[in-house]
Amino acid sequence: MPFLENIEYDNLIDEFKTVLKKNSLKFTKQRETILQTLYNFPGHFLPEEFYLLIKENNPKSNIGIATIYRTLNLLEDSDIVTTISFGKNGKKYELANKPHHDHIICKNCGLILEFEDKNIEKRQNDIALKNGFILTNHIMQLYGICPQCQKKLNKKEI
Amino acid sequence: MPFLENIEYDNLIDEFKTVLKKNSLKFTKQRETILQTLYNFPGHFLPEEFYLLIKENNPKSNIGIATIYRTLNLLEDSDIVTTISFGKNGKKYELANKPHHDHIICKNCGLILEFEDKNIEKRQNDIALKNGFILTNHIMQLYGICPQCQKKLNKKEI
DNA sequence: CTTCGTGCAAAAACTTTGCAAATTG
DNA sequence: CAATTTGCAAAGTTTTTGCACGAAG
Repeated sequence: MPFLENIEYDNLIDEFKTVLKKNSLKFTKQRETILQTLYNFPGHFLPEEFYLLIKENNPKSNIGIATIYRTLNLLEDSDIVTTISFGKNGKKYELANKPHHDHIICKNCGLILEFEDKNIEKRQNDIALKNGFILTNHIMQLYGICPQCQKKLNKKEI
Repeated sequence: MPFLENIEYDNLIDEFKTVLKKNSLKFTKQRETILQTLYNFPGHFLPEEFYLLIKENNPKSNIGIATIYRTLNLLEDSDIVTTISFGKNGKKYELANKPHHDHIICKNCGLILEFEDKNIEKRQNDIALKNGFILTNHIMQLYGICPQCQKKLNKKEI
């Protein structure tokens, strides 16, 4: 598929190729498709969901679920992808290289929203400074019940 | 087993009994053992690890892995236990009821400091509200380099 | 052309479920 | 006693692996 120029995406591919080269691994059609999907569909997906997403969007590619698992693991090990997991759901994968954001996660259905808050980030920096740390990054996840599930759960209790 | 008085533990048991009563469930030997283990071994454990831990510490109790899974799920649903999953590992369980704190972690030496910041907590609540979530808890970890390691690393670079 | 990757199917690992017997309230 | 729970084994799920063929460097 022809795409417009996209430096961000090209950088991502370059990053991946560098990792591959460093480990004498090969840049295959499947690995490219997976990275492309990761890039084109921002969000958090289970391996199975990637599998279906890729089948749907690349009908020709006869990709196997095993390849999805192998590639996601590779991408996770290389820090190109990060994972998050909560409640009943398994581990969900997302591109690591996105502008920084934190997560709000529904404990009931696993819905994940993203947010960013400069105020908190500044405060975190202050706390780190006060403790003499040089901060490099952070993880912040808020857990709760999303609006939809609040409704559902209320109904059940009647 | 006779234990010293332990209000904290008793409260935990009471909390559990309340949940059980509310749902017409029963307080069994196995459920007690699991809660006791959760209390006596602070840390994050996989279901399998609980199973082994309990077998080791309660040789008489012939507890089944299915009961571990069933009870952990129950405890998670009741918010007595929370789960988290780091990297390769699956979901790990820990007691939720510990006094809340967040962490600053040194990426170099692993030093962990704890902190608490009302300001950030309030802000987190606001963010959750804005998204319609009812917040139950959160995880916040700041990663960086601690003062000691900063010195060490500077020397190395000379 | 050598090495690595892939899909497939089988295996392993992990989690849930059905059931008869045991335990709890 | 009635209702729930348990351990066990079987059934589901999810993830990994072995292998022969195909693709990449």
